[in-house]
Amino acid sequence: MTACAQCSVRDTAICQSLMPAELGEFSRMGRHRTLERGQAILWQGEQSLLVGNITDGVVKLSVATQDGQGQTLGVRYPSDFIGRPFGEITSHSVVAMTDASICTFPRAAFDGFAHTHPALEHTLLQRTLEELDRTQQWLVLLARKSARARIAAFLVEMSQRLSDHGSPPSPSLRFSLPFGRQDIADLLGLTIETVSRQITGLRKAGILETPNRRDFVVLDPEALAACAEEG
Amino acid sequence: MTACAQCSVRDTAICQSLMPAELGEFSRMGRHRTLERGQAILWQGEQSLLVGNITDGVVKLSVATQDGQGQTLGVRYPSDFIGRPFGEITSHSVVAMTDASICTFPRAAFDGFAHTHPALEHTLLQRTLEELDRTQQWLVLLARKSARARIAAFLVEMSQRLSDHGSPPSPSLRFSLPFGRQDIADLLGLTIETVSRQITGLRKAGILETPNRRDFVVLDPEALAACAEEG
DNA sequence: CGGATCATTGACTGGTGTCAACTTAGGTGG
DNA sequence: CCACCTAAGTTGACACCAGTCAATGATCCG
Repeated sequence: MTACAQCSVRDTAICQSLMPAELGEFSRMGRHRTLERGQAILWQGEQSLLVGNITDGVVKLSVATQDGQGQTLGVRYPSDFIGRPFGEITSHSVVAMTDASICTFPRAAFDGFAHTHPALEHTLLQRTLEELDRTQQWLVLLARKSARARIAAFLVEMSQRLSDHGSPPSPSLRFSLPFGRQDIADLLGLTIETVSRQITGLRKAGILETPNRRDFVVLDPEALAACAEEG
Repeated sequence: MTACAQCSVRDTAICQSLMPAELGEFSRMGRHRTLERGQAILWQGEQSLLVGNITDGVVKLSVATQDGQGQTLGVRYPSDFIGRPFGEITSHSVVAMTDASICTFPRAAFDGFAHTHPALEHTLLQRTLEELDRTQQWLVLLARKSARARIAAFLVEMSQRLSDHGSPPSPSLRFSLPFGRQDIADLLGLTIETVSRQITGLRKAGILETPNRRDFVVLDPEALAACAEEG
């Protein structure tokens, strides 16, 4: 069936906690799905029908507020877990930011399997605790920091995750974002205009360069980190 | 030893998942502590040495930012779990907002016990997932809502949790907050002056009354809820 | 009664949102 | 290959909300 043995996230997703024998049963519940950029797989407020592991691509967790604006709660990458086990409804949507593939499981079946496999539940608990920590940090950023600091913190995180690792202690970091200005605005709780102005400000301060829409080159990582810390 | 049988949160804290026989072993690891208002039991950035259940009082989870301001991540009540199991450090402080008592366990011992008691881990996972949901909702509030909406949402939540339940479908709700204006400001990511002005605004709009510093009477719950939704 | 703490109010500033115009990049079709 | 078209991003002018600093008022406690 599903070729877990060859899965790119076999040893990093929560499946890592399963023995080969258990993995067979587990994988028979699962199904691979591919998503195109912009496509959703879970919808805010709807029944929590499935959960899954990201095997490729980048997805965002987002909520829509009454006034039409969107807020992104976080971004998830390969080997991350998505969905809401042990609960009836999903509090946020899951939308692909790039073409993506996800190994999905019916939620009820997953719940049952997890209940009888403590090691899997333990790994899931660990993940959930880490996600809570990250969400709390993000909350502080959004509650207290200026637009400049938010952009800087975002770029620092992205540079760490996405930069070319050719020469690790490189003084300048280049990376290509998988999303546009509106996505950044939704993530940081800002408007697209403010995002644009802050990026321009950082460029004029000589801290970074933007050769094109998607690419960023951090010229002065220290100064960028300093921006992320203040106000 | 510890009289779990008479514990006020025996059936609502995570201990609910333990059989009486297991409870004996569990309770021998634990120790009751009392905290005075303002006293901390866990410190941001320090080693995660203990976890526990709140048995009485109200505590806040807070982080200090570089600029000296505090941000409260959330408020926890009796039967809630506090601390960071399965992790080396605590990302936030836990401070008593009223005199409080907490049933504490050494973190390492708790981790070991949980590992061998799947039902306990399952309950803990459920709690953590719920806490994540709440934190995400709170994040949206802080990222997108106006000061007025934040205050209103806060008061709605407090009124639901603390109001006199003498006559449930009562048109006006009265409750007494266990904390001052600065606490509210830290929780909502605002300044104390803004909190004060918004409360005054709601009072002048006839939505609530403030007979004294701590007490609130919601005269128009619908209007308050409407404020919480907009902008 | 006096002092300390907490809360409220006012005047002013500044950062971010809003609305609108303009520019750039990228893609399509002639 | 170029012209055009569209979507995305940038920039500007302005308004407004919330922060800051400062003064005043209320409450609690000795």
